[in-house]
Formats: sequence, structure tokens, C-alpha cells
Amino acid sequence: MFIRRPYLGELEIAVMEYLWSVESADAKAVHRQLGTQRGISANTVQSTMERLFKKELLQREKVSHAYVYSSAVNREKLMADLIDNVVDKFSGGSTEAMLTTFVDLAERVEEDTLDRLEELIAERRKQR
Amino acid sequence: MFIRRPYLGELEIAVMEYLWSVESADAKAVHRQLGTQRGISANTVQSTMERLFKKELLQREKVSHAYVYSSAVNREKLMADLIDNVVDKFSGGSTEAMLTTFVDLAERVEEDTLDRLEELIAERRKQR
DNA sequence: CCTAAAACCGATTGACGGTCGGAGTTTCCG
DNA sequence: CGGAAACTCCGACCGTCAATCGGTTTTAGG
Repeated sequence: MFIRRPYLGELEIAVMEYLWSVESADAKAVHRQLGTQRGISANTVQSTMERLFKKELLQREKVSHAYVYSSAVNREKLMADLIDNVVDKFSGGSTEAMLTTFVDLAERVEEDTLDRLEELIAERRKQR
Repeated sequence: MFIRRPYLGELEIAVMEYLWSVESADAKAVHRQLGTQRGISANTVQSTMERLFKKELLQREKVSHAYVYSSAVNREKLMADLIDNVVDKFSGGSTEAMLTTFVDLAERVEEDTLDRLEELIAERRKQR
């Protein structure tokens, strides 16, 4: 996965989300689902998927004369990479800063999120 | 802080890092520190700082006829916002996915990071 | 009030996402 | 088999943004 400019545009994310939800689809199907509402051409969706393929975020297989795409990474992996990217920028920033940020974010979301975070840590430890 | 287009460029980050390390400096000082190595003009540094000011990442005060800049947010806050930005993109993604991502990242860094993360959670809880 | 230093303005370049049109290619049906 | 339909691929254009700098205006201070 090569994301230098740590970015995915809106449409790109939308396509990824869709492919996470359906496992696989061709450009036409994705356009039907996302493109018509947005009033964009099938070609635009096609180009976007091509770009995601080049970024290795999607994989594809030729079926008859059309590519059938599916995601090459799951949401967690992509989020992790994107966040990694942010964290890496602040090389001077200690791990501590990153952890604090995580706890802050977790806490901000919901009441019981800290509990859940602890559970996850416990589970993770068990796996060692 | 208004960061829509996700990002901060390399020079922008470098300027932020520098201003986190020295508290305050004028464009000339920043250029002396970062610009000369990079072989860029003082004007470039000036423009970059201006941009960061407009983004509300730096604050400034006019002293005589020069602005003295200082950071308007600390590293943790900026990281948090940037990560927030990533997380927000995946609206379909549950909080769970985000937490898993955090634990993954934390674990990946160092051996004792999970311990530290737990400590932070405990501290946070105490503050309630 | 003159000058040097700094701010300000605006232009350029290079990435990149979004958007398409059109040209080439493959499939498949009549 | 030959052409229409479907699809890919190429390249183009626009808007945004970071990086970069030159030139002009402002301003502080002797």
C-alpha cells in the first residue's frame, strides 16, 4: 500500500466503504450505487477505482470483459496506515504523545469506551 | 483549527516542530534554523508561517516591525485533530474499529506500550 | 524624512483528486 | 462473421494546496 500524500479523497473513501460492504463489484455496480446520486459519470467511478487499484487498496479480476473489484485491505488496516502516517510525521513526538492522543479520542467518543479499550488490551495480552 | 484538506506539508511540520521546541521566534530566526540547510529563501519560510497562522496553528504578535510567532496548539492537539480527521472519514467504521486500530498501533511500537496505555486509561479514570 | 527590514501580494510549479471524452479492445449476438 | 455494446485505457482539464520566490508596499527608527 503506497500512500505518500496521506490522502484519500471523498469519492475514494466512498468506493472503499462500498466494497467493504459488498465484498466485490464491478465499476458499473459501484456507479449504480454511488454515482447516480452524485450525478457523476460511470467513467469517473471507473477512474477512481483504477487509482485505488494502483494504490493497492483494491484488487481486481477480469471476468469476461469487465473487472470485478474487491478491497485489498480491510478498514482497520487502512485506518491504521493512515494514522501511522500522521504519527510518523511527528518524529519528534514520543510514543507517549500518540498514546495520550488515543486515550483522548477514545474518551471523547462515548462513556464506556475506556472500558472497551481496556478489554481490548487485555485480550491482546492473552494472545501472547 | 481548520484542517479540511488533510494536510500539512513537510516544511509546515518542520516549522511547527521548531516552534514547539523554542516557544517563540520570528520568521528570520526560523529561516536561520530550517531554511539555510534546505537552501530556501527567507520568503518561503515567511509564506509558510503565514499559512500556518491562517490555519490557526500559529499565533503571532507584532514586535516592532516584525511578527513573533509561537504555536497555537501543542503537538498532542494537532496529532489528535489529524487523527480525528482520519477517523471521521470512516463514518461507517464503528468506534470498535478505531479502538482496535489504536491497540494495534500501540502494540506495534514497543514491548511495554500496552502497559503504558493501560496506565493512561487508569489515570484518566481517576480524573472523573 | 530616508532607509533597511519586514510584511504583503501575486505568480509559478508540482502533486493529486475529481471529472470526462474519446479511442482502442473485447465479447457476444444476430 | 461483422458490427454493436460494453468496457478499459489514455490523456486532458479543473480546482486545491504546499512550496517557492520576486517584487512592491509599509513601517519603524535613526
